[in-house]
Amino acid sequence: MVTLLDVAKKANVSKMTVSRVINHPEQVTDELRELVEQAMQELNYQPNYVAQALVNNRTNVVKFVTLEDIDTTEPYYMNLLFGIAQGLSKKQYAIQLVTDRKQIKEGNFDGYLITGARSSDYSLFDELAKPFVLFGENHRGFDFVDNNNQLGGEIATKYALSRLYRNVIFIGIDVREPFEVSRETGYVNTLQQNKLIPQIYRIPNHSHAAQKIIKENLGKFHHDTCFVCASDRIAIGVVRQLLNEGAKVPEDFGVIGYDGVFLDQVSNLKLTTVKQPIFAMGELLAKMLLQKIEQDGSPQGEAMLKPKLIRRQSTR
Amino acid sequence: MVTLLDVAKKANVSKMTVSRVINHPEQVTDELRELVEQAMQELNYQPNYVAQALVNNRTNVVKFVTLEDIDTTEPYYMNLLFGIAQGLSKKQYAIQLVTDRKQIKEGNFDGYLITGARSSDYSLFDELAKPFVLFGENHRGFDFVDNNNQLGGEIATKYALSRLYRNVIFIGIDVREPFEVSRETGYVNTLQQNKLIPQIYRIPNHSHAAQKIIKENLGKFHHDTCFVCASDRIAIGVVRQLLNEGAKVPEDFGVIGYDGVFLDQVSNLKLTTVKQPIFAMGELLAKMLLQKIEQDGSPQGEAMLKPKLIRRQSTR
DNA sequence: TTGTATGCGTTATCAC
DNA sequence: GTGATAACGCATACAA
Repeated sequence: MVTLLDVAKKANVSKMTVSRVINHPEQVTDELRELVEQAMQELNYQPNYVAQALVNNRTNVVKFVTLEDIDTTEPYYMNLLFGIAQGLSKKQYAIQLVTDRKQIKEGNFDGYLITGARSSDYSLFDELAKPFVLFGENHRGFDFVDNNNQLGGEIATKYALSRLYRNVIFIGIDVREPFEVSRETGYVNTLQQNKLIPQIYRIPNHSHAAQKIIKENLGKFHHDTCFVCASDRIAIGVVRQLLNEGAKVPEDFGVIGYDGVFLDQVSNLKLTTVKQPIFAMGELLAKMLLQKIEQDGSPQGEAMLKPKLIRRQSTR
Repeated sequence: MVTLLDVAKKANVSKMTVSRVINHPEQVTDELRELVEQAMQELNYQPNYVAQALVNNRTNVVKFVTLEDIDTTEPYYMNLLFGIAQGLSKKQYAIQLVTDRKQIKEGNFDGYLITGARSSDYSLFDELAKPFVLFGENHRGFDFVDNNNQLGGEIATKYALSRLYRNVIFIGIDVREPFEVSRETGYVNTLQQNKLIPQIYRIPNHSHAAQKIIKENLGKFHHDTCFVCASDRIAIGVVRQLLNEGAKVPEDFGVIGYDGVFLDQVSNLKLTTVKQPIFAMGELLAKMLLQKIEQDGSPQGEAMLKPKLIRRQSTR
């Protein structure tokens, strides 16, 4: 392993000069700096992050805590993780994945990225002794990254109206969590701006629940309705049952999903959906946490990235 | 932070004694050992893995390298990752996720876990300066963990025959990679043992390709056929198209998938499938790598875990 | 501007 | 069996 000392010898300087070239290049003369940089090049010097971490009382490790049950069919988290990894890579941070709550406080690490948090988990956060950032909207003042759920609800609803579906119905998830409330709000606001009456169903987040609701209520729906759904799973169930019933999609019924997880591999129809910039969200999440760690836990605020409507085959 | 020295003071011993209690407890008298252990308890001492890593010339970090395209990554990767995390957690190792090949050699780390490797990647491995273990069967002598693909092919085929489908057709993936060849071999061997003639189609790993092959060939298939598929994706496409064509599943046509990724959320029918013990595979992968690191790169061999047939609704 | 000394927390080595 | 000391690679404080 090439160390500071090796570089120092080659450049005929002390190792402090080498250290400074790396951390405070402005404090060293151009001449020496170039000499040192050349020596680093030639020796292919790679700083030892472990030694750095030890002096700085850091570990270069963050915990990624998943509080909900992971449903492996969602490519979603994998993308999030890759985004996080990207955000961490510049400072050479590594990840410990945590699903067991007992492991939350174990070992050495510098902070947390937390996902799948429900309101009932908020009390847990007060106990955490290290900086953390949540993945997912909350209104308790905890730093977070999310997509702008309200905007997403608006985008979907506005698009449905622009496609001239006469009715726009929201099929939400039956949890009163902020992300759901915000998506609904986006829908409701848009309808009211257009002097239309909101109509909301709330069901479990499974395609089968969505199929059921369509099956039971299809008679009630006009043949000119767009369903704005709170998730792609729900949307897929809606589409499937509509097709099962012989309804025409997208001509008579439109369907818009949420998440932007493309399940084309397994779904009948390419779904129009509100896509979250998952990778970018993961990257930002990581950067916020690293900054928070560096700033000794100072608040980073709330970051809501813009979702984007992807027009595909389930709307006309 | 509580250090060895803090514990030593409390127990009125030197820090070396404390260190020994942790690493070589047999070298210290029972009396002192208990004293030290009590002090550790009271102070809630947690060893500093960074300091350990520094002195051991380790980093406590491994790279998880995904060589295939993120978009095509299988849904089971998330489970794999959690299995890996579990296997790493005992030694408090952390993960760096790598998708960009440029990052493969960057930074400090102790070894690699590599997934998505194709034959064309093998040359890359010879350049790696650190220990690695592959996720996925190979016959070049690289240490790996996989499920027993040949056994999986056998299990599926035997089950199809036991359900008295008169014909059993294999729908494979059109790559000549070891996992695919092995699955096919399991199928072929089983058919030949039963004096039946193998019939194999090879298509891209997409449900749409599977739909196409069924659509184009349905006329040729007897109404008493079971399709043994090389992936769940393919199986889902087969089921969907069979249903589209009005065929009876599972009565006239059986379908068996491979992977055990339950896509119930989005599929019409609960798939009979060969399930790999993904989590356990991840855990083993991690343990093999840790051992290999500890043993300075000594070969760990090949580990093939048993897949398991999950009987569900796509077979009679 | 540059170099020297010291310490981060742990473990191995060698005395006692 | 136990303790003092040096070392891992780096960065901060201080001296030159």
